[in-house]
Amino acid sequence: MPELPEVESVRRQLAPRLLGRTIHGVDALPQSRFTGLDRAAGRRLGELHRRGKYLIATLDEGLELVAHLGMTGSFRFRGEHGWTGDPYLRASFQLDDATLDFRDVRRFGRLAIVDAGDYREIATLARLGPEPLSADFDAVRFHRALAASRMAVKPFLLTQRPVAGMGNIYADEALWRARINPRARRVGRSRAHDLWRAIREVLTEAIEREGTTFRDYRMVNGESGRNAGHLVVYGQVGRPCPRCGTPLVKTMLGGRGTTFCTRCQRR
DNA sequence: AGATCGGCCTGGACGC
DNA sequence: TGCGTCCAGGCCGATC
Repeated sequence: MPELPEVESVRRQLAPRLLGRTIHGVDALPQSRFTGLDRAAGRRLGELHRRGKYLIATLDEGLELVAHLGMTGSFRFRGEHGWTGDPYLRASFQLDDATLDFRDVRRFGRLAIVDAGDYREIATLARLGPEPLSADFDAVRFHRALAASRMAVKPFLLTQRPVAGMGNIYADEALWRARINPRARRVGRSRAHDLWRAIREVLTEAIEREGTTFRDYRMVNGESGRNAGHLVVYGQVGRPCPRCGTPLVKTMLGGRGTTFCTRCQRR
């Protein structure tokens, strides 16, 4: 599922293909998660940035194209790397030298043209926490954020407020690495610092492997990420914990499947 | 205001 | 075989 490392991998391949191109037109299925796309025609693309799991392309005339891949969204260039289109094609951008297709099986993806920096219609982006791999992500402030919340730590991470870009996979991986129970509502300073470090490590390693592919996630060149074989807890229920050998268990937490070690990650 | 929960969406795995 | 049920899960809006 596209979380921060997957979105970053997409950004790196997409950015040089968008820079300086003009969007001559957009064909999009009518769906509520696509907004303002008619404003894209004639706009020239600048740099492509990432905030958490959001891709943000600068456009001229003070506009931005915001894209979220949701669960199954992917960008591909028509006719490249064997991609010709399929029933899950939801939107297409005509550029100077190529057609950029947005494919999305489950339709959780989102595309929007907004006034630059005005994210009021994208609530999660408007309230997004600091970038985990930037200096803005500060261990002391992270601990304060955890202490101020009454939520269990894992669902709180998934709100994107204490830190940007965590999804179900890397939240489970980081909590295991920091030995924190996903249901913990109180996380001490030392453990919060461990989690701060674990988040940065887990995401950095996954970016180096260009993300985790189970089925749908693909980079712009159609290739899979190489991180799936390195996951320690996610999808590993029943396997022995690599640290202590206790079989990993899976429970529901905040409506999400959650895998952890009952011994290493005691409450 | 913060926390919680169901809905969105589809394909695939699984059980009978 | 075929049908029904459940699960995957990021985000959003309604509700507590």
